[in-house]
Order: sequence, then structure tokens, then C-alpha cells
Amino acid sequence: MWAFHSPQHTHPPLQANCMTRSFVKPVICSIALNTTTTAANNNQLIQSLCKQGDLKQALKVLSSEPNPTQRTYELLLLSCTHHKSAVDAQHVHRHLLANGFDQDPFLATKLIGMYSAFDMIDHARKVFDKTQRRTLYVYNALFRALNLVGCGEEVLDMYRRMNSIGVPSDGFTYTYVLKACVLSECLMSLLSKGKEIHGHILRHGYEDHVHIMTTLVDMYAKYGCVSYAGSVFGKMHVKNVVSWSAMIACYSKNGKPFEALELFREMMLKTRDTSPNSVTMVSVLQACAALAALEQGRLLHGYILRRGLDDILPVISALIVMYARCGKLELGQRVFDKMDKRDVVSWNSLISGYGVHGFGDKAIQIFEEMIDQGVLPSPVSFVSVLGACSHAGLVEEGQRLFESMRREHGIYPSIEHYACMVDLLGRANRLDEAVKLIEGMRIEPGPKVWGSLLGSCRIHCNVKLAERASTRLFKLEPTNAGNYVLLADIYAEAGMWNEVKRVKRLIEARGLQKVSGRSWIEVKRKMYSFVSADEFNPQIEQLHALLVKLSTEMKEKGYVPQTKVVLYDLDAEEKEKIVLGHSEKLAVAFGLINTGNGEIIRITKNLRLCEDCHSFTKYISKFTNKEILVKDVNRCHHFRDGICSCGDYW
DNA sequence: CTAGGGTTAG
Repeated sequence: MWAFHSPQHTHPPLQANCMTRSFVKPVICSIALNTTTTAANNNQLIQSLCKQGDLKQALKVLSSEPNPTQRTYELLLLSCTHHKSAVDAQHVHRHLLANGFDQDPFLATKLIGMYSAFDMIDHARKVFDKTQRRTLYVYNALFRALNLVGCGEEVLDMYRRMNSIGVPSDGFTYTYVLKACVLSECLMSLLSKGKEIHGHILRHGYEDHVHIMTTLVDMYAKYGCVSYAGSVFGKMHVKNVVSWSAMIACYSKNGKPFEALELFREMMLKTRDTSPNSVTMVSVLQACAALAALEQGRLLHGYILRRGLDDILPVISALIVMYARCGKLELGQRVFDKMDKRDVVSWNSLISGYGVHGFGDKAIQIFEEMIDQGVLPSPVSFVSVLGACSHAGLVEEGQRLFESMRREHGIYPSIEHYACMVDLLGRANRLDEAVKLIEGMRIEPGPKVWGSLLGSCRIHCNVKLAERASTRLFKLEPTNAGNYVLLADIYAEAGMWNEVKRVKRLIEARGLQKVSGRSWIEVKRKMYSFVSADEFNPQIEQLHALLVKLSTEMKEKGYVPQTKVVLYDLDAEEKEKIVLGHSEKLAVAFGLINTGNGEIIRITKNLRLCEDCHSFTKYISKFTNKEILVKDVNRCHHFRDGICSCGDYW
């Protein structure tokens, strides 16, 4: 396991507030008495008042000061930002324009930053436009402001102009333009832009600049280019916590939790002066959650306590989610109960926890408790609670909540919410209603919505509707192989083999790689990975033999192999062989051999659990008297004594 | 003068 470093806490130096305060106080008294202060004194006085937080008084003095300095205006603008007073801000702005500072590039950067903080981006733009001498700093300030409101393309556009008129870039500029590449709406076209900027950066000798290189790693991560990110990261000579965290997050977010844990291990072993912080922990916990790696998650929990990171809300939320996904909902609940302050994310984490285990009623109860306690639900709260309804088949409750969203909470349903509702209705075989909902949408239904519908068609084997959904879906997401596989599944189940072939050819023609089924199991803090028909696994023969033996015995007790899922037109016996080799069954067999009596087998699957594996695992749990937890992409299945916690509704 | 990683979702 990881060699955890003992934490070294560094305390930030204490601010010397009290000192300044006692110095300034007597000065205030003197203005009231003495109105004939000199200009120099007035400027100093305004500055002191700003630093001290007395904006109103500072503005009063300003009105009788004929010659404010640049520094005076700077502090006034900062003070306005601090007090969130846009009215005063505009007053100061007018004042400085009237006093000959309208072309001051330094104050322009301050003004832009200030308007950006007020969400007044148009005012920020106007300041930029009116400033004739646009220094590098003025550009940088605007880039930052534009990035904050998500106007990535505008940043890139301006960057182009900046280059063409010969304004040089610095390290800050590069971090802003790289971020801009990710923010944009039309993502794909800008990946090449990002690569181009990557080139500029190297040409200008920034390859050892930690901030820029880390931003690059993050940019490739957000584009899902895991290998590019890894290559940039690998070439970095100087790495710090942020760089490591960015790369670990890259793996966690891009479906490579195994690699995330591996890199974290490397970080612990290789770096002596870089210890992980709360941000690192969140990403590593996400990876544990994705893998249902409970033992590793527990170690992390201990580490979090030792490092005193347990009062950081995102860390605790990630912990709750980790426990829930590892099948230890009660531990997640306990962590939640112990919190002394909670935010909406903490609540959402718990709601989703109950959701993935199929406890829809409990999820709704917690959702309502949250509202009773005065916490405003966020859009994600509704995604969580609607998802919980969907897993539990609580259609009416889901519809009620969906309605209350807009009416009682003023939250307009987004694509995600519609996708939840389509899933809720579709899963419950109310496909007509799902279609009606889509047709009545006030926003354009995205790939998630059509994907939900296609998934439901798969469950209820509705070929006609599946064809309709997939036509739309393939246009919106032509490169998502999963969608094609889903359609092929539906055709296969309906025995339409020519159509299956057609879809398969489509996948090939478009050069897509379908995600292969994979399962993981954690035994004694180590993760073992399985793919179906894994010839390279040294234990494969032993596992196969066990599976054949169990299958034969269980068939006598009523187990019937479900071979509909096989995408090849083969005879029954061949199909049976294929499903018996599914990765999830290999992991189960491995678990049976390698775990002790009474120990729960905990498995993760990267796709939805197939019907046969589901049925097989139910029988196994009865037959071998073992408790088995399987986390598939959507939810947790808890197999005990021949039944599954999902009630065969998943 | 300004900068990099993380928080819940199917």
C-alpha cells in the first residue's frame, strides 16, 4: 500500500489587521474637525479608509479632493468590489474619467477586473475598447474576465488580433488562452487550436513553466485526450501538487479509475515534498467510488482524518459518495450525520447514494428533509432525486417532483432533467409518454435524451422506436460506439441478424472502437481486472472450470442461461459458452476462490449488467450462500440469498 | 496588476 507521509501543517502568517486599525482610527476623527486638509493628506486618507473598509467615508473625502492619484483610484475600485457596490463603482469610474485617468492602462485592468466581479462583462469590454494603449496586462485582464463568463471564442479571437499587432504574450496569457479552448461551445474545432497554442508555448521556451504545463494537462484532460495529457505530464520536469492532481483528475474523469489510483500511488512513493491535498483526495476518492474499492477508500478516509482534511465540504461529499458506491451506504450516512455544516452538495451526495441502491422513498425523504432545513435545492438535487425515482420505479413521485421543480423552486428543467424523466418513464415501459415528453420539450433534446430513450427501448425490446431514436442519436453523436451497440443489441434480441450485421458494419466503417466489458474486484486491497475470454489471465482455466461446474449444478436448480444478449447468430450451446465467459462472472468466480467465509464479494462493471450475469449472480448468491455486491455503470446490485436489491428492475 | 487541479448527475 501507499506509504503515507505524516502531515506537516503550515500555518499562514497571521494578518496584522489589528495594528492597522488602531493606526487609522484617530485619523478619521481629524477629518470631521479639519476640513482644510492638503491634497496629499486627502489621498492618504482615502487610501486608509479604503483599506479599513469604510468606503462611504472614502467617497465623501473624494468629493472634496481635486487631484486624486492613481493609487487612490485603485484602492477605491478594489473597495467597491469588496463591498459589491456597483453604484459606487460607476461613480468612481466617472470620477477618474473626469480627472484625466481615462487612458490609464493600469486602472483599465482594475476596472475590467472590477466589472468582471460584478458580472458586468459589457462594461468590462467597453473599458477595453476605449483604452488606446492596450498593454499586455489590459489584454490579460479582459481574457480573465471573458473566461469567467465562458466567452472562450472571444478570447481566442482577441488573442489572434493581439498577435497580429505584435503585443507579446506572457505566461498568464497562455494559461488564459488554453482555458479558453476548453470553454468554447464548439469543442472539437478548438482542440486543434489548443494544440497550436501548445506549439507556441514550446517555441517560446515555456516548457518548464508549471502553471502553463498544468493548464495544458487539464486542457487535454477536458477534451478526453488522456494520452496527450499523460505525455505532457510525463515531460514535466517540475511538478507540484496541482500538476499531480490535474493528471489524477484526468484519469478519474475519463473513465480510467485504475490509472488514477496507480498515479496516486506513484505520487505518494516518488515525491517527498509534495503531499496530496483536499483536491487530490477528491479525485482519488472518485476513483475508489468508480471501482468500488472499499479497502483503499477506507485508507484514504484515515489519511483524510490524520491530515485534518475532514472539514472540507467537497472532500466529505466525495467520501459519502465513495462509501455509497462501495455498498456501504450506512457508512456514508454516518459521515453525513457527523458533519457540523452541510451544503447542497453534501445533501445531493447522500440522495444519490440512496438512489443508486434503489431506495427511492428514502431518497425522496432526504430530499424533503433538506428543503425543510432551508437548503435550496440545486438543479443537480433534482437530477439525483429523479434518478432515485427512476431506479425504484417511482413514476408518479418522479412526475410530481419534476412538476414542483419549476413551480415551487423556480428551476427550469435542463437536458439532464428531461433525460432523467425519459429514463423514468421508459424504464417503466411507458415509452409513449416518454416520447410525448420529448416532443413537448422547450429546449432541443440532446444526445442524453435520445440515449435514455434508446436505453429504454433496449430494456423493452422496442425495435420501431429504437430506430427512430437512433437516427437522431447517430446524427448528434456519430462517434459514440455505445449507441450503435445498443441498437445492435435490440436487433439481436429481436433476431434481426441482417440488421445486426448492418450496424456492426457501420461501427467498422466509422472506425469506432466499442468499449469492451470489463469487471474489477478488490481482494486484500489489490484490484484485479477481468475481460471476457481473457486468455492472458493465469487463473483463467481454474475460473472457467469453476463456472462450468456451477452453471451445470445451478441449471438443475432452475437457472436458465439468457443468451439473447449475444450479438452473433450462433447456436444455443455456443451462445451459452460466450455468456459464461462474461467478465463479471470471471470476477465472481475469482471472488469465490479468493475471499473468506462471510466476506462480501464486491465487483465493479464498466457497462450495464447483462440479463444473464444478473440472473446467474442471483443463483450464485443462493447456491454458495455468499453476499455479492455488483456496481454497474448505473447503480448497485446487492445479491443475497437468491434475490437482488434492484428487484430485477434496472 | 493577473495564473494551474476538485464538490453532487444517468
